[in-house]
This record gives sequence, C-alpha cells and structure tokens, in this order.
Amino acid sequence: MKQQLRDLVLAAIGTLQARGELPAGAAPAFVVERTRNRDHGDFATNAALLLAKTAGRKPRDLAAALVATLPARDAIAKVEIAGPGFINFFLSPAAYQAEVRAVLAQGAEYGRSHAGDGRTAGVEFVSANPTGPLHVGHGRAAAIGDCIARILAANGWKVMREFYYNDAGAQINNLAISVQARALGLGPDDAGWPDDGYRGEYIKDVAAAYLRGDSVEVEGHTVVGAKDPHDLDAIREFAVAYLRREQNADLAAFGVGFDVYFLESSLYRDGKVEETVRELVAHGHTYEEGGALWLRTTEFGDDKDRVMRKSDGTYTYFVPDVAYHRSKWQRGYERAITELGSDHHGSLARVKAGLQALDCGIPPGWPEYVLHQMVTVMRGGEEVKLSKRAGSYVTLRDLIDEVGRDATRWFLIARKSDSQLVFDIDLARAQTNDNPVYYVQYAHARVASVMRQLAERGLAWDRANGLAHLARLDGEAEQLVLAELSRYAEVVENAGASLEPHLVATYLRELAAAFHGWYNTSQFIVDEADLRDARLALANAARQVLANGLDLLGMSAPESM
RNA sequence: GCGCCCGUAGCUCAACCGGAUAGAGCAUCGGCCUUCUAAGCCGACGGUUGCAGGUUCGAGUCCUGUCGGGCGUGCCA
Repeated sequence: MKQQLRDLVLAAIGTLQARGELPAGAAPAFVVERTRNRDHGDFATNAALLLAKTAGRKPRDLAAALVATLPARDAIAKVEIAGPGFINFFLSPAAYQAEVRAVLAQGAEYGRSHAGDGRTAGVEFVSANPTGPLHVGHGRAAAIGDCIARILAANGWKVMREFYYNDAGAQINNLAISVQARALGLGPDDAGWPDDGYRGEYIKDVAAAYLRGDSVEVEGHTVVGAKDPHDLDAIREFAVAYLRREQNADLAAFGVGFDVYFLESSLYRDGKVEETVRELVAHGHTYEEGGALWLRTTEFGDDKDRVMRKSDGTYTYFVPDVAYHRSKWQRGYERAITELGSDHHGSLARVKAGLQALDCGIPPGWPEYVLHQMVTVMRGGEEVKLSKRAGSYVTLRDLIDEVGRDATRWFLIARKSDSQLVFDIDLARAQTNDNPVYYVQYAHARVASVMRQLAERGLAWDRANGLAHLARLDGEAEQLVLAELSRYAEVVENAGASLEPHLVATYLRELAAAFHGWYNTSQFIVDEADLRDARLALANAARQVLANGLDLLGMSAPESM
C-alpha cells in the first residue's frame, strides 16, 4: 500500500512537471508513512513540504495542486491537506477488507515477501568458544541472531546460520588444564590449581565423564574419554566435544539451530590463514617492523595499524577472523550479518580493513554488524550474578529452566540490541497481565477458544459467507484491528531492512491490544450468521497474523493458556 | 587521553531514510465478570526527550560542546 501511494504521488509530481507547474528534474526523497494519529488518516506524505523549496511555492498550495492531480483509486476513500502541508490518505473500507481476505488466503505465508529474491544471507551469531556453558549474553545473541535469520527468510532471503568457534587457542588450552586438574582431584582453591583455571562446577562433570570413558557425540563425530589424566591432548579433545554438545543442547532447548559450525582450526588446517596473509602482502598493504608483520589498517579508517603476525610467528586473532569472513564471501554470501557482543566492537574496524585490503571486490559495508549490549539479570529487585553450574555467571539454561523458552526469547529481543538490557526474572515468570509474553499469546489463544466454543454450540464458521459480509466490520474497535493487521507486512519489511527484531515484538503487542480491546466490546458468536461469520473471519485473520509474528520470534502460538 | 554505543514519564521501554498534540506496559488512583478465558477491557494521573548551543518551514532523531553510564583502545580472544 505504501508503495502504491508513493507511485500515485510520483505520478502527480510528473503531471505537474509536464505542465510546467513544477521544475523538471528528480523528485525529492519524500516519504509515505503511517500516521501516528488516526485523525490524520492512514498514511501521510511530506512531498509538498519538500517540493515547496525548489518550486518556490507555499507548501499548502502545492499540496492542493498535487491532490488535484492525484489519480483516483478505489482503495483511497479521502485525501486531505493538513498542518503545514502534509497530504493525508484515508483508506477505504474495501482496502481493509481485502487485507482480511489476503490473510486467510495466504495463511502462514502472509506477510512474507520475495524482496531477497532467493539470494544468500549468512547470519553468524553466538560463536561462543567451547569453554563453558552459554551465559545470558550468549542467550541474547542467540535470540537476536535467530530472529534476524527468521526475518530475513521472511523477506525472501536464503539464510545460512553460522556458528564460528575457536577450538584450539590459549583459552582451550586453559580449559584442558582445568579439566586435568579436576581429574587429578584438585579444586579451585587447592594448591596446584592452574592460575587462570576455569573454576565452575561443570569442569568437574567434564573430568568425571572423561575418567569414566564416556562417549560424546557432537556435530557428526564421536569422542571417547581416554581416562588418562595425564594425556592433555585427549583431555582437550574430549572437553571441547563435551562442552560443544552441552552448548548445542542449550541452544536446541532455546529453539536455535545452525546450518554451519565453522571451526577456527579448519582455517589453519586448510591453509586459509596463510592464503589470506599472502593476499594481503601481495596487495601491498603490509609491512614488517620489529620482527612482526603489520597490516596498514589505517588506510581503511582504523586509528592505528595492527599486527597480523607476532614476532613469535603466530597470528593475532583478527587474521583468522578476516580469513573466516573471506570464506563467507567466497561461499557466495551476498549479505553477511555478524552478530557480536559490543565488547568486541574494537575488532570491527580491523576485520573490515582486512577485507578491504584483500582488494577482491568486497563492498565497504560488508559484513553488516549487529552488536548487542550487556544483559543484567534481576530477581527480587537484586542483581543475580552467579549460577551453580558455571559459578561466575548466569547461564542461558538457568533462564530457560526458570522462565521458559518463549518468555526468555521475548525479553531478550524485545529491546533494541544496542541498549543495555535488564532481564527481570520475576516479570518474565509472572502469569499476569504484567507480562507481555502472555498478553500476546493470550490473544492468539482467545481466538482458538472462541472457535472451540463455536463447535460446542453446534455451530460452524462459514468462511466464504464471512468474507462476503466483511462490510459488517464497521465498529471502531474492529477498524482498529483491521488497521493493525494491514501493517504487518510493513513491519516484516522494516525489521528486515534495519535488522531489528524488536520491531516485531512491539507490533505484536499493539496488534494484541487492538484485539483484546475488540474482544471486550463485541461478542463474536452472535445469532445472526452473516455478522458472526464476518467477525470470525476477522478474529481468525488476527490469529493468523499473531501466529506468523510469533513464529518470526521463534515463539509458540498456544491454542489455550 | 582518544574512539564507539546509550541517556525519553517514578520503573522497563517504543517512536518507521527529520514531520503534525513524544506513545505503550508496569506502578498509583477510579470503574467493568449471570454474557465466547478478567492471563482481559475502559478512564485518570504522570514529560523542559541529561544539559547548552547550532542547522531546518519543522529536531527525541542531524551537527558542536558538555555531564552521566557501558564498552573498546594488546605482538590477548
């Protein structure tokens, strides 16, 4: 609808230009947008305000001229000029009714678009190293990344979810040493415990499983505990497999899965790191100094040059990062979204500089980064900092176990990712109207309940008859539900364009509010069949859109509460 | 010191390439259940959008400065 209105305005501008009432040339970047206030109609455009300057005419006069030349359309009931020169569009009832037909006809497909045209978008998220259970921050990453993936898919992209992890570095070595210490019967406070050892209880579980000779199956291969506490390599391999399996189980419980698990070690094994370095050297963006190899990242906007290869011959962490993103590019990812905690934002400039320095056609805006800020967990008005399993942090598993998958997902994506988040466990657990999760799901369940009631009374919904009588939906509350329904596709599009899943959550609350308001003013199951069928058509359309939106967030749409 | 993000009602947060009277929920107060689930609805109260300038017909949004919070600033990841 937005696009249609835009085209109409463009047509009107063209007409005025042809008549010489407007200077020829490109039309300004006017917008057609939803109004905030119902009195202003459904959509508004600022075209006249922006044209006034170049045309040297008063905005309101220009608006009048535009309105006079606007082609007529059935979907538009009325056009008004308001305020300093806005043009307000009022949609006809027929336009809204068409939306109900579309929802019921398209079902789960409603609101999806082909904008992505089947091109491939890689979404990398979580990417936790296998050194312990996932924490709340990983949970936020998982929720945001998975929702972005779902939303991009709804916009017609072929989405690949990727999880990248370091399985060989210093932290992994530290993990192995920690497990070994536990296997030898040491605790974190004993003499001989490694200095920076991982102190969490889970290390003890890993050690016990290793000593028992448990077999761990993860991502297509099996590792058996070698039982020997002195075989550090065997311990390392076992511990990584064990924790990978545990992380994957947590993610599965959260409804999150991946298409690709990408190992940092594979970049070394396949020579991709060396290859990347050779490319950078070949393109002349490097130099040697102090026994180290440097990348001139300042040529690409970084504030200082960065070391690639240390004087001890090993690479700094961002080199495999560049190699990894290069691999995404080579695998044909037209878009690459990298979701990270904002504590990693220092590395962005470096990786981007490295990719530019490859001179292989990667656009400056590739990859797109989505950063999330830290999460603080509150319970009973106090910050929660510890968990039994991990010791020093709250795990994702703790949250899922305590408040459930749906509520956890909701609260982790309902806010803009770049602002700090307070996760209130008491609120997320509340089975009251305080809790927006239940508020939205309840709206869905209410329709299901109405349909059950209908059957109990020996009645059936005649869908075709309802669609034939949509004109009966003329109440104020019904109009509001219709208006909300008609926004859904725009929300999916906007959320995809800005990579902001919270827009979907905000929308669902508003749709649910419109629905609950209507529910309280009107009886759906009335004696008159035409009216009843029409109302049930709208109710079921609302249910469908609620379900579609909840699915974008990876949440369930319950039939009853 | 320098860089990035954030600052909106008592609290948690919205506000669609700058748009009209800055919106919700919670909290507080007052109404609505013999009627499809009250996990709901309706109303009231609540604001100098941290502060000071600037650009613009128009600024929560853009620019400069400043205060506050977070993060980064490593031949760590």
